[in-house]
Amino acid sequence: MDTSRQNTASQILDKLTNDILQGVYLPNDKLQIKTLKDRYNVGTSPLREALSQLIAKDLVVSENQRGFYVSDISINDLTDIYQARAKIEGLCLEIAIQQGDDFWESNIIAASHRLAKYTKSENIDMDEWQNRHFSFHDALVSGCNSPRLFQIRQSLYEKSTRYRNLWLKENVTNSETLQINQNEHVALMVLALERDTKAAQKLIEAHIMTPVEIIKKSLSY
Amino acid sequence: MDTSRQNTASQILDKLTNDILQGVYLPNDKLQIKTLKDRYNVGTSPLREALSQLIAKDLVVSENQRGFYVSDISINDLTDIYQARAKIEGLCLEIAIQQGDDFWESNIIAASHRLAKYTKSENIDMDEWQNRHFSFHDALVSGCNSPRLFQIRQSLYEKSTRYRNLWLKENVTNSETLQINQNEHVALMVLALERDTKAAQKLIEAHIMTPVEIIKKSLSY
DNA sequence: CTATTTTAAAATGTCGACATTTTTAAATTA
DNA sequence: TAATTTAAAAATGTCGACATTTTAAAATAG
Repeated sequence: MDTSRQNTASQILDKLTNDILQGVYLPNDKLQIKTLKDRYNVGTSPLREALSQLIAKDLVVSENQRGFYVSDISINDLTDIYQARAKIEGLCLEIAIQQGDDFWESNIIAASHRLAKYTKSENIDMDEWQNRHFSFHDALVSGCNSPRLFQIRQSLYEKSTRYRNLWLKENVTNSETLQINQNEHVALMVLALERDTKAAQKLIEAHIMTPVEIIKKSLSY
Repeated sequence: MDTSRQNTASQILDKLTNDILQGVYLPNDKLQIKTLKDRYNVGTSPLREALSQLIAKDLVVSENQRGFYVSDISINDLTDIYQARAKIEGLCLEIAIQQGDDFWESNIIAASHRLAKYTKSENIDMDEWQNRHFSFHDALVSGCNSPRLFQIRQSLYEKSTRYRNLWLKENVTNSETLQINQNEHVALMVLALERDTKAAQKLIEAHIMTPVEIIKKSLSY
């Protein structure tokens, strides 16, 4: 694969984004130019370009002449992000239910099946579970064809990642939680296929907000 | 005022943002590094940092080794942005109506008064009218205290600016349009103060979508 | 005369150097 | 000893140089 189509700045942006989301760098960590240059083997310009974009993503903050820091996390921010996500997801779902066609319906059924099968299976690999979970929710809203709303949805999802990883740590072994979660998925599918906009919207909002209380506890330590 | 708190990259970002939104650079215009360096008297690094952030704002696009271009505009994009804006504004207003207190109410009344007075006045300066219009809509949603939703709202507003300026060109002299617009503003205030969420939401969405048809015509030339 | 290849010009993206500012450590003073 | 000042060290942000790639023009071939 020809990775040279991407310039250094883009590559370093991807790596830094991933490293921040995965906790290689923790909230409030200093991102020192020299250290990063050495670690990723890049020059000043592309590194700073990447940091500029991370600021735009709200993953990094900076003050003139005082450097770059990983954005802080907080209970307030957690709540705000998840609430916004819940509302936006509800909006996308509303439009999807209005506009979705036969293919939209069948994709939901297919994604639901794959998620259900895996959730019932013996040894659950959390990465694979996340993929299938993500795909299911994608299928639900895929009937909504608004690039801008999707962009917003995607960006909020990314912003929630550091918090979601706290949830995953707590629940990696907790199959009871996954089962409750799974019942909601089935209900969501049924409501979507029945085109019950109001109920589907209400449930998706609650579904997204579910992890918030658990994450709050993780954050309180 | 000490402007040196802002670094060169931030200053150039502000200038470029403004120049793109105000049509100094038109859709699809090439943004040549050397030209921009000369025009704004800056070096490569801060310029490229600014361009990186403009990409994040969707005002600029780039392809590796082929430079930077002002983002295109289109009828599809116009519709999508305004629809997203309408929905988000509706969402913010819904929450504002739920959470707004006495001060929220009084701020709406005050802003409405200032807008009404100016709309009725003899010689309307469009800049001043825009300020008061903007303030009124700000007052409406200010009861909603979600930083993230506001950020999304702000970002969509910025994205709509190039289209809005087309509308302003058409309507700078058209006082009839402004009057219809003004009736909606009063209605919005009343519905908000009556806490009629559903009706207020419906009206704000329609209100935001109003200019779309006119702008479409401007774009068709 | 058109299409392809070759050559020249121009533009992009990356790097390290350097001036300026901030931070840390040492020295001075009360 | 604690607080302030001074000095040294480190870090940031900006610049211009340069290698690489793209684009435009000229030359060649069919």
